[in-house]
Amino acid sequence: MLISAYLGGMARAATTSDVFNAVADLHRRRILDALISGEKAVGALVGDLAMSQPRVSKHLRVLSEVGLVRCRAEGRHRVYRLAPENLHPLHAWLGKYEWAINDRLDRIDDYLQHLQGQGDGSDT
Amino acid sequence: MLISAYLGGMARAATTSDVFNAVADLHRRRILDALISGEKAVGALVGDLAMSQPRVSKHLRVLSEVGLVRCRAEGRHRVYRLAPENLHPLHAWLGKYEWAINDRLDRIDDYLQHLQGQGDGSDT
DNA sequence: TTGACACATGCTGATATCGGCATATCTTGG
DNA sequence: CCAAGATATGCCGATATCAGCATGTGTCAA
Repeated sequence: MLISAYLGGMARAATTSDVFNAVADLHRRRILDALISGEKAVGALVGDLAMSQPRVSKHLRVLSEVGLVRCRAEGRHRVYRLAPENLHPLHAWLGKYEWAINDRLDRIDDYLQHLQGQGDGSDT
Repeated sequence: MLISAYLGGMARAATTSDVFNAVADLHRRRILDALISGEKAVGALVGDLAMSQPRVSKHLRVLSEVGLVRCRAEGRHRVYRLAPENLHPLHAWLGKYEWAINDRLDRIDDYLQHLQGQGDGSDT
């Protein structure tokens, strides 16, 4: 099969078709985080995140193509909002490891509760 | 600072320093998945996943550098096992969206829009 | 209609990523 | 010591990614 010769550097799946890759970028995560508090127009994101407008728009496009955000036109503004249900693949995958994550966290949690019970920590 | 001029196409954080990027690759996820059932030597992974040995080794290196796997030498074999507690950054980030993933976002959204339409100031 | 605003898109260059191949390293056995 | 097995590493080319810049598209106001 000579075809494989053509596929030399096939590399990772297109960022545009994979939630995992979409979320791999810090700036895209920051955009999603900024949308948690509610839908926002592009300009608002540009201001909040201190990124150039084309940059924000392009990241929004990627997020949109994997279905993590949805767009609504309002006048000459474009209001983006989260569509977090499409984080499900990520959530589902991560779920397979949750036992291990929770195992550690439970212990820490236990420990913290223990400390609280001990002697009135009331920090800060 | 002129340094920024050098950083033109800085792009995403080094795959080797970011769990999100480490997990963004399908083949790396497959390796992690293959290790859920228990620790395995490189050769076993090569067989199970039908990937070339150098390929597996390189992915294991990335996973190792972000702390998702740990290595143990056993004779001339190198046995890798999961260290899933380092999935925590991913888990923590995803947790912020869990409410939306688990519940029927559509219904909540409907409800919220309904409230907005009512005119009831429900904030804070 | 003209102009300004808000956003999207296309192009470019620098860098990163990935896989294959060949080879180096380390370990065991004779 | 020498050979073979198991794995890690280095180099390469092809492709993907990202940011900046300039420009296109659609919308409101006068």
